[in-house]
Amino acid sequence: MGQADDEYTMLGRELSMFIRRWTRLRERRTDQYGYGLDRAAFAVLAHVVFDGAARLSALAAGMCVDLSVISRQVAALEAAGLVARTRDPADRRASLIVATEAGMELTERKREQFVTLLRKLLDDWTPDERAEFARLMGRLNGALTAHDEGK
Amino acid sequence: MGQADDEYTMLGRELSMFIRRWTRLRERRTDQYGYGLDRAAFAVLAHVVFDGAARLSALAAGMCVDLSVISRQVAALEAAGLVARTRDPADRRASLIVATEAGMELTERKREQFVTLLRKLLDDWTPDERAEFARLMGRLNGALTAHDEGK
DNA sequence: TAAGATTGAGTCCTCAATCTTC
DNA sequence: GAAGATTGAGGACTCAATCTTA
Repeated sequence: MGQADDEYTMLGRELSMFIRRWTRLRERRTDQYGYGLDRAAFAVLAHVVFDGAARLSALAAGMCVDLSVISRQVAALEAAGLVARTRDPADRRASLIVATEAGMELTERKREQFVTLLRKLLDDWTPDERAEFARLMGRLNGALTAHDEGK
Repeated sequence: MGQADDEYTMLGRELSMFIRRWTRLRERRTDQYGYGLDRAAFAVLAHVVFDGAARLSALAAGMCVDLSVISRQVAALEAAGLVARTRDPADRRASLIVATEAGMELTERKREQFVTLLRKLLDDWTPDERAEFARLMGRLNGALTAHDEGK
């Protein structure tokens, strides 16, 4: 394996390691508030809060998650009173999902916790490093999106 | 939410999005060679190939994965003839896992595929950007490790 | 008693089949 | 027939309990 190959291989190992570590870390923090929700339900809730009302298929596409996952998570969030569902009057197949007041408050609490964790992890980075990392991460996501759509 | 808060929130969303996209992409590529193996089994195999013989508990710690996962994956890899297990003569509780010839060849094929994908995704990045991203990713992993061990 | 490892139960995700509405 | 959404089956991971050996 060549020098350049080696760099990509190492980056790949870092990416895999990050996913395992990050997933495990977030796992433990999932249900602190006793809502009994799925691991990823909060991600769906956050998406609804930040990006506004959406139908389930749009949520699935926007989050890159299977529609069946969204369907179950939204049902759980609805039962917990964190989102509300209204039938789209223009298209009775579709539902529109919006966050309730409680959903928005919970999301804000989770977001603050999350930012606190991230601050601690990136404490000794320079602002430039943090900005550059965020930029490159976003660019990688863009490349992944393009790669997906190219198939 | 303040300006700095906002930056961390956005970075968090990018990280989450990356994990979902990356996981889904890798999912589809898991079993091209018909070994019928678990999603993460190839990661374990790669770890054994690159880092040499190890006992299961060391693999679990090194990969940041639950021991039960390693146990099942190693069993599957052994059944597929990709790794071999020998009892540690000095400690009969422990097994030592080594990759077989077939395991090393398969890992090399997967690695080449993987590097090809990564090359395509990072095609239009400058070498400096790729190096900086790998460096920061590694640093984040280090911070996650420290955070884990601090608890 | 602790460490290495395995196994079983429960949960979440993926994929395919199904239902309703366009 | 296609799109929005739901549901069921199977697989993978987490956690806890168990077994063996140090």
